[in-house]
Amino acid sequence: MKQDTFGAWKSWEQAPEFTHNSFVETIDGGQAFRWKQIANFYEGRWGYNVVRLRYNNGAIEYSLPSESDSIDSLKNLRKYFACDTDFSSLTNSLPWRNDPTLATAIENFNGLRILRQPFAETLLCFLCSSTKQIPQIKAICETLALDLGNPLADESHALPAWGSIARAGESTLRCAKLGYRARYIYQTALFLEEHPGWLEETEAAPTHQARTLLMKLPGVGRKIADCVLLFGAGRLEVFPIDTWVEKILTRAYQLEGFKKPQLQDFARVHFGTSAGYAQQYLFAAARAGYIPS
DNA sequence: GCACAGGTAGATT
DNA sequence: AATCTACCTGTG
Repeated sequence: MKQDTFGAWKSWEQAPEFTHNSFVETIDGGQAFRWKQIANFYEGRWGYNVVRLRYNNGAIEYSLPSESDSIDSLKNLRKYFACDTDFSSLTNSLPWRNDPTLATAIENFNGLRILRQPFAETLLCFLCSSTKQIPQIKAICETLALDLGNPLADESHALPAWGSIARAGESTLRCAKLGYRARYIYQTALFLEEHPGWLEETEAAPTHQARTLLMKLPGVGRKIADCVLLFGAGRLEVFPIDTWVEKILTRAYQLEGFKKPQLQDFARVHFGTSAGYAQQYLFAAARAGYIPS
């Protein structure tokens, strides 16, 4: 990969408001797996986009590969960061006034956003994620990109399209350290090859129906389906329950003995129409040690 | 050496 | 319908 092909740093005038904490947590806190810190900036990839971002006293600055179209890139950046969504207003609407745990999480990560990632890529990344830690998921995604993805403007690689995975076969995936996830991903790739338009229709479907459809895919259960809907389709009401969130709910909210469906009900009632956004605040705060888990 | 990690699916009670 | 287990691999 060439290192000196990026243009000058510019201010992203229409950037959302971040704190340093919420900026880093949004791009590199487990929603997305293709950001890496380099010196004082982060380099990220999604679709055919490559961008460097850095936080500078409340402002966000960007640098693009010199060949890329900056109008196009800024448009894609706005979509990726869901700039049409008013997260400040959504934060205010969360029940932090009578929820000290959530209040602590918001205090520490105020300005956190839910990304709007490409649907197909989000599915792939979260199919890689089961019982893996974030650094390992990132490593697997990088390997898949290098082995099967198309080259990008800086000569790094995009994540592979599902068609490339179907053509590659399961043994290639095993080489990417996917382990038992390789079979799920390969079978999913074959299914998507046999059903053109399925992903697009699923992305556009109402949330409940979209979840049911996603869970037909091999290796996609409730948790992965919900992550795809939240991080790859902007369904902010969706509340993924992983091991972290389960611990937070059972301990901080004293819901010992509650099973997953009961926890889902609690989250829907207590956190409301942006429950998934609350989930991400809680997840961030628990991982950082601000709230017990 | 061994438990554990952003789960899921199939078997067994 | 609820609970147990195998499934891969890297990390501590």
